[in-house]
Amino acid sequence: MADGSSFYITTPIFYVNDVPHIGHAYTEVAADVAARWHRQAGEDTWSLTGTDEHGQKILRTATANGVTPQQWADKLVAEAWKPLLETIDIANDDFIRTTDERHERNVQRFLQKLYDEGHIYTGEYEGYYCVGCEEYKQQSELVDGTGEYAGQPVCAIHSKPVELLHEKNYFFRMSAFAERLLALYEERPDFVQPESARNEVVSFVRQGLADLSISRSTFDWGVKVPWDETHVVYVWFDALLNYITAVGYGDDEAEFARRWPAQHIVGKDILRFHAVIWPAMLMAAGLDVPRGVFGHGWLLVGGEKMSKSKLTGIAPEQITDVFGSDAFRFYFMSAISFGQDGSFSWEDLAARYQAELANGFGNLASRVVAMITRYCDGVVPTAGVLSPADAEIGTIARRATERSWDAIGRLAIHEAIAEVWQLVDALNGYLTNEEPWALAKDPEQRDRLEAVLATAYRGLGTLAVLLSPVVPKASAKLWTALGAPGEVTAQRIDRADDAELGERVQPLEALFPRVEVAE
RNA sequence: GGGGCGGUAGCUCAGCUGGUCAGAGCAGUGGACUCAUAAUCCAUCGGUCACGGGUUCAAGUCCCGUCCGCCCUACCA
Repeated sequence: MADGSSFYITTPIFYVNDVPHIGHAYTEVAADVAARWHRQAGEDTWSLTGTDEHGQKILRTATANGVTPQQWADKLVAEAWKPLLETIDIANDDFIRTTDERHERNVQRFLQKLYDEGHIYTGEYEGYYCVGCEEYKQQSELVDGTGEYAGQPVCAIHSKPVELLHEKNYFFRMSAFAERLLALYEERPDFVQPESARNEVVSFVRQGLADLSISRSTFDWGVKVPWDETHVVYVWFDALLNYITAVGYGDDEAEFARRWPAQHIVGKDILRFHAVIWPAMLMAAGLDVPRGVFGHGWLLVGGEKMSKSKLTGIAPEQITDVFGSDAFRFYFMSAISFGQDGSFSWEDLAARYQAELANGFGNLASRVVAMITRYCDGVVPTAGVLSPADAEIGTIARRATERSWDAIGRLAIHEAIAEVWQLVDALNGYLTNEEPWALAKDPEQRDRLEAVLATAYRGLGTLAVLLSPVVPKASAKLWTALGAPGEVTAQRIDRADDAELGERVQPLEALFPRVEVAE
């Protein structure tokens, strides 16, 4: 229901040391499409993204590059991450950095509260430490040594023995929240989506939860633990808090109340942090848990998870340089069932661009505008008497409007687009059946011609509004060509079939020009 | 070892609580049309629904087992 209610959606914050690839862009686009859609439905929408800048790895790389970690993070944010948002046309409302003062100060506030209320205790962390990696290793990261190290565990990366170290740490009593978490998953079956992700989380928590070490004293690039400045906050604990520090937690209670709780969009690799640790942290602090956590799938290239190490990592610009940001957004949102893994290939991308955007939608816009220009001197005709076929288009437009909005409510983005495409296909078929070019040859059929073009025009207007969250650039161009008033992004998407349109069409350049694919 | 998710037309995938469920899109083939970005529209070819059992009047759809892929988790030591 679009009633001005609050909708707050987040992406994970990027770890600045990573190199942006289409996986990051995929998450961003998904959250952005949902945000734009809700915004256009009149909801009080807020979309947040940002960067995660603390931790030993960043400290190390910065040092290796001869700069301070802050300088290093500044550089990456400016040169890699903010540009990524431009590349894929993200309309975020805020961008938080974990080095922002508003964040660090309130991370400390949050932590102090948990400490004061007994959710944190001093303990001793014992673990295998690899000097080469400068970090603790999990059992799964260790292998049995061979040769001179036979019989002892060695680091899988360095093949050198690891040391069993003890370190004083502060621990969060996460174990105390297992029952409440299970009750949460039970009461709100859609708290973790999709179903498969929920199953994983539930079975994980059922096995019991261990307390979480939330501080480190072996390096200092992080938020200082307020009562013990020799420790910095564990990066994940720090990072998760961005979702509330960005909307006023600790500083502006009114703003916080207005925005929180959020819908989180995350890759399934970090689902557990968001669906287990994060709600437990919030429960401890007496705050509402998130509205939901949606774990989307991997992008597969050649059947394997895309990754840099396998040389399957693809930079978003490689795609947008050729096809544009709209095509990038459309492709990943429509071709992949949101929540499931999806295969990416250049062939598939090129084929869908051609078939769906260029031939389906772009060409439809082109032919309608051209006919109104040619047969009506650019003046948008009005429909007098509607034939059953005209009425059917109206019905389909209404259905597409309703069903796509419903699908967005479930974060079934691919489904929403498919619903909208029903209208694209219906309009193409409608024109073929009604043959306005034939009607135009017979003055007796003038009324009929105008009714057909008016119907098609209205359909296009509906499409411009409905597709605005997905292909904002093309929708804006189309809106202008339709001579419609204002910005297309200002049109209510939940009433797209009833949008106020224009009186004269303008020339329309190809929305999705054919792309010559050279390999 | 435990657990999760997949294995459906050449390709990418839909198929919720069992009964037109054997589907869509693309590709292929044939035809129609010309307003349009040689585009659109119609028709059509195509599958032992991984494999083997079982439950049922009825099973891609439930149960058991096997094989394959991916993922999470734990390691008996």
